[in-house]
Amino acid sequence: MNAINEQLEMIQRGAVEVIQQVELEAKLKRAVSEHRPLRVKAGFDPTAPDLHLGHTVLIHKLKHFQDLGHQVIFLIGDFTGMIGDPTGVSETRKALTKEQVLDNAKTYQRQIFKILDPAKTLIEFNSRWMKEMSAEGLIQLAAHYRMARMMERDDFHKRYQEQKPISVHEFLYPLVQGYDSVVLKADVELGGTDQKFNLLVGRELQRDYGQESQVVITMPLLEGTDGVKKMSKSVGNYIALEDKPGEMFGKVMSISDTLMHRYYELLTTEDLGRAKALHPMEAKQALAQLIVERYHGTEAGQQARAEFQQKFQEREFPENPDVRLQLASQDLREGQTIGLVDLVAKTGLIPSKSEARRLIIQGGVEIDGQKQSDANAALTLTEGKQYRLKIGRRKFAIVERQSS
RNA sequence: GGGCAGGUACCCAAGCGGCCAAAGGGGGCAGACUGUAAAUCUGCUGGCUUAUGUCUUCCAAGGUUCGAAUCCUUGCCUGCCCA
Repeated sequence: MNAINEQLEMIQRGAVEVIQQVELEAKLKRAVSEHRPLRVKAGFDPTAPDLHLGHTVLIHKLKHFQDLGHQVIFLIGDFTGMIGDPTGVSETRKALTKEQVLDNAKTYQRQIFKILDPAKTLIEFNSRWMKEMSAEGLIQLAAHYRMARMMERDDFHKRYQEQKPISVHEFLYPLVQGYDSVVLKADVELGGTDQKFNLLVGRELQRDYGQESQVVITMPLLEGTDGVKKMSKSVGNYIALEDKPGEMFGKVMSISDTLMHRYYELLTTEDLGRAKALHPMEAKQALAQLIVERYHGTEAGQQARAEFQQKFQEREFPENPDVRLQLASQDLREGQTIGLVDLVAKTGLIPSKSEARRLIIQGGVEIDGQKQSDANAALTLTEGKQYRLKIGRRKFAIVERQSS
């Protein structure tokens, strides 16, 4: 294990808050002297097996601890998942089956081990102890916390003020999360800044159960592609780790320059000054490539970049369009023509014909580089010839009329 | 248990018998501008054979009416006040 100061430096990099700093130092010192690695816990919700870049801020921090020789515990909150973290809009989640949870867990493993070392990662499920707990046990647990403290939580407080519903079971979420720390004897718990309350409950519960309190480290929430809201699946501003290379690259490229620097800061180990010195577009492409490479490999990263340049920078038709459409003669009116609207709709890249019509009228459709703005146009397609259809900014299809 | 206020399109929110596929904002999409950006400006934003046509929408089920998102009844859901 490294010297205390080196360890501290790495642990604090990017962190918003460390509660309490002195406790962390003491724990680290003891870890070194007793050769007992710290138990570092971070919890994840099993309902969202699609990890996105936002989650990786935390996973990277776990990785730091792992590299420093500590024991990382990746906790899957399959029990708490039934409750749903009350953060944000409340909606009752339906309970997942055991199979679904295990399935999601597998997805997690596939994804996190692109960052973490599987051999050094302990994966836990909080249902392991929670499903054994009796109603009596739950009552006892609930007795460890007070209502007034609970209502200090920003989210509850706000919803209460706004006369929005708060269900009783939502109070169980922080309690159970805290209890997880008790069971796991966590030395450190990581979480996003929005988790601060829950993390602190863990400290108090541990103390109540006669344990030493965990150190809480909060990490910033990564803004989503819109640059404003935190990255999340429900808002749709996320970049998933399993997005296709091209899609992933494109999403990174569509973020603002300001956000780009934020991503550099939180998602890479690159030197920030150097990134800022580059031309913004150059820097952005480098970032996009870096990220794609991490999750899809070097080759995919380079290819994504090349394709991107072809598609958007040089505005050429891509080698691999989204759709290749073969038209048989029964798709044609009187075996000869096809309405432009029908053609666009047939690609399936557009939700409805009305949408296709709108796009055409707005000048969002091109065939072989020619803008098509007549929504009532009927086209005559030559047999065997390939037509390159561009729909909107980023949808491409190749259309061919089969020879009969 | 009693009283009150609500439930409108992806989200927020107006409408309170016909002029309502339903104002406004957000989001999304497209066009212009660019560095495929962002910001800005403009347009679009239920479906369908695109028609000054038609079908399905305003929590749910019934009802009143020539006609209902709008009125009535019941139910479900949410918040507040009183007990």
